[in-house]
Amino acid sequence: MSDTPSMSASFQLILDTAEQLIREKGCRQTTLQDIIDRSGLSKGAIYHYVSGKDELFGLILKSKLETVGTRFQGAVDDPQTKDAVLPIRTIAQGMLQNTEKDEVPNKIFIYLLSQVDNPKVANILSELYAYSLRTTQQWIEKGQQYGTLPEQIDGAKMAALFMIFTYGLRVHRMLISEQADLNAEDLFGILFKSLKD
Amino acid sequence: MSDTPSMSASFQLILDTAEQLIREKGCRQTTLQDIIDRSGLSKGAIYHYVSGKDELFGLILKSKLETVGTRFQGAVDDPQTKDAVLPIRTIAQGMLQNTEKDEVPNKIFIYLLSQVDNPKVANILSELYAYSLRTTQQWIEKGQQYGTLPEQIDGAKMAALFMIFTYGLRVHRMLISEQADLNAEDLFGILFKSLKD
Amino acid sequence: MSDTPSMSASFQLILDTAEQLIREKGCRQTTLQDIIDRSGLSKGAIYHYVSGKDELFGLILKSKLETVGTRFQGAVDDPQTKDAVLPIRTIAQGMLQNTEKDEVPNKIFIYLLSQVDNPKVANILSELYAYSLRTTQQWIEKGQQYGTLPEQIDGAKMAALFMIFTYGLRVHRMLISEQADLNAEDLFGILFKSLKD
Amino acid sequence: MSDTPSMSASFQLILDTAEQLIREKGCRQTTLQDIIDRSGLSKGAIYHYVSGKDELFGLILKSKLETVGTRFQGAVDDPQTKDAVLPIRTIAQGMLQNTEKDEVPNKIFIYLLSQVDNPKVANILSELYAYSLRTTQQWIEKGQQYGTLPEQIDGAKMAALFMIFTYGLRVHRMLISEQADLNAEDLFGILFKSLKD
DNA sequence: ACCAGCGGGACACCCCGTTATT
DNA sequence: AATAACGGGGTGTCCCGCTGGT
Repeated sequence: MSDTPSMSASFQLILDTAEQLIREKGCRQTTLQDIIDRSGLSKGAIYHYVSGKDELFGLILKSKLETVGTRFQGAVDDPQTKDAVLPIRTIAQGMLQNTEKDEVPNKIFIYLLSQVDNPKVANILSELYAYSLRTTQQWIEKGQQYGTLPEQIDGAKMAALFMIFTYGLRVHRMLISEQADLNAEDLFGILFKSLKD
Repeated sequence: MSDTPSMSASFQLILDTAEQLIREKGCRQTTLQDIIDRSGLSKGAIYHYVSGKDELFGLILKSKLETVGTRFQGAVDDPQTKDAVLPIRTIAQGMLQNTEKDEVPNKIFIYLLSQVDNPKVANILSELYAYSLRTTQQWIEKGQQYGTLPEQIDGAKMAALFMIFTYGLRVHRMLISEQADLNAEDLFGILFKSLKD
Repeated sequence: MSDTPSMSASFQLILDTAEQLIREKGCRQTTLQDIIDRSGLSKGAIYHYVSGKDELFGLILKSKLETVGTRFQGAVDDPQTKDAVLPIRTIAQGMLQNTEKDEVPNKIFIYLLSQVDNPKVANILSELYAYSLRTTQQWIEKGQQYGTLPEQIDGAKMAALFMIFTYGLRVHRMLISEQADLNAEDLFGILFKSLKD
Repeated sequence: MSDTPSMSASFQLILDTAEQLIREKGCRQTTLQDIIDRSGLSKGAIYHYVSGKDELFGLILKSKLETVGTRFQGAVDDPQTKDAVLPIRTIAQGMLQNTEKDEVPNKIFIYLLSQVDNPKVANILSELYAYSLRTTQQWIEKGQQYGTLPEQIDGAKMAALFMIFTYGLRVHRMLISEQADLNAEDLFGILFKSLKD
């Protein structure tokens, strides 16, 4: 999951332009021609960097996930957070912020999911899933290490549970654009309670 | 949401053919030409019945939901189930069977969700969502009526929670095709426990 | 050029609906589906009365022409107009009123003209042309009879000239929607002057 | 209005093929599939050069107009024509030769006119109209400069009159395919006579 | 590495006209 | 007289390769 630390300006422009267009029009409605027109680059330039629309969108999603991932990694490694109160809550909020504030990752995720029959897309998604699962599990284990979470919890299982929750929330939020009466806080409250026994 | 008491044979053929193709190739890969080729009907015939691919797929999803809905309605109305033990469990299993056995509703749902920017698709989905939510809530209230669920639970809220869960599971199952290590039983066990307080 | 004196209400509805739609959207953009939707009738109903879109539009144009024709016939037959001053001027204005006030006949005429390769359309148009030419010639001869026009003018030739003029004006008016700086009065003034020798 | 100094062979092929087909079958009956079949190019190739059928046809018409325009420009700039006798007559004949010999510009013009409700088409036509009007006016002023036409004539007004005449003739010729008994010479004779006073 | 023009094939949508039916 | 079902064709658009240049 390591990506090019130094990225060509053109490539970055492609990524940013695409993200902007996705936010405005959605994944499906964003065509390569749109990206070409707005970025001023050529089709050849795009295909020089990515193998197609799917991979392009996948890379945007990946970069978003990594941004969140590294931010939390930093928080975890920070000595000040060693015995932080309720790190789990922080984690939860962090995990959800993609879902809440920025709709782009959500849109891309669903877009790719709808093409999971395409093996290339399936690869992208499974890689992304594995990455998210791994990161989540690390956080949970960190929480157990600091005593915020009971030791007897199966980290892998709870991570999967977490993922399912967030997936459900993502979908729900796409269907109900207006503020849901059931907020994330409530949901995770329930989840934690259920894991206490 | 009730319609089509008698359906033209051709229309049914279109629906069945499309469903079959979705199962084989996925929504995106299923083209109108595929449906035309396999069904033997013409493009005009298809557009006589539906206004496009989205509506066609939406109708298939709707019919699947209704099948489940009427089945449960029947179970609820059945005098034998009056004081059934754990009807909620039955409900849960019923709700999930779409998710488990048949991948078609799942695929269609995600396919439509990926096009939610299209207002027409958004309408289809919100109608479907409202229907599912309503049905779920009815079941929950039935459970409360028979004492299987505590009275103080907010039916609407729990229904939404249910929906989120099932959405999460649908997505998860699309990513992890192999048997998930976390089955539905476990998940709902957790959910019910959390609602006991 | 005689048409059904008593017309089915449905047929009249079709005609009126089509005319309304043409005025709003133009001939090309007016589809049968539009007519069906707005009139509430079915496609079969339309094809029961007319053989297709072209004939339908042709009939509307024909009825418009006949309206003008009969109105002038009435004026000519009216004893009061026997020695009317400048009946030609009246004629000219009458001929142009289609061109000026109501854009529908214009639109239909051009629409049909663009399909003149189709023999069926060519028939409609030549029939319409012959009718217009005949009527125009009658008017001219009426003018000669009353001394408003010199006897030595070739009625057939001048009628054809008249037609060409009005065709040119129709086209010009479609291109220049705003009030033309060259009005019909000027044009016919020129025409009459040229015929004086 | 000057463009395309160097044109791709494929583009020229598209133009020529389309023109040929229009001559054979008319605008409406000429489908993109026809052009594809005969030219051997693909739909993508065509849409690479033009934005659609309308623009394609418009470009053909434009090129025809320009051919006439440049030819006359050459005649006007030619020193030998400086005090040519009756250049106006030459002009008139030139203007009409499109109408007479080659039916393609006529067909295209009417085809586009029938779609003037489409803003894109309206743009094409108004651009073409402005070009023709401008060129005609230049010719008239040239005629005045050489004394062939009286100075007091309003060039703009007479140009518009010219246009109306030619439009009328175009239409008339489409309706009456056989040789009209009223030829262009007569018509312009009349016109000039009328302007003498 | 990066860009540009060209070209191919596929797809969704829409529309007109015909036929079977009542 | 009127309807519903149906067939087939046309257009616009898209994604994506290919080739050659810089």
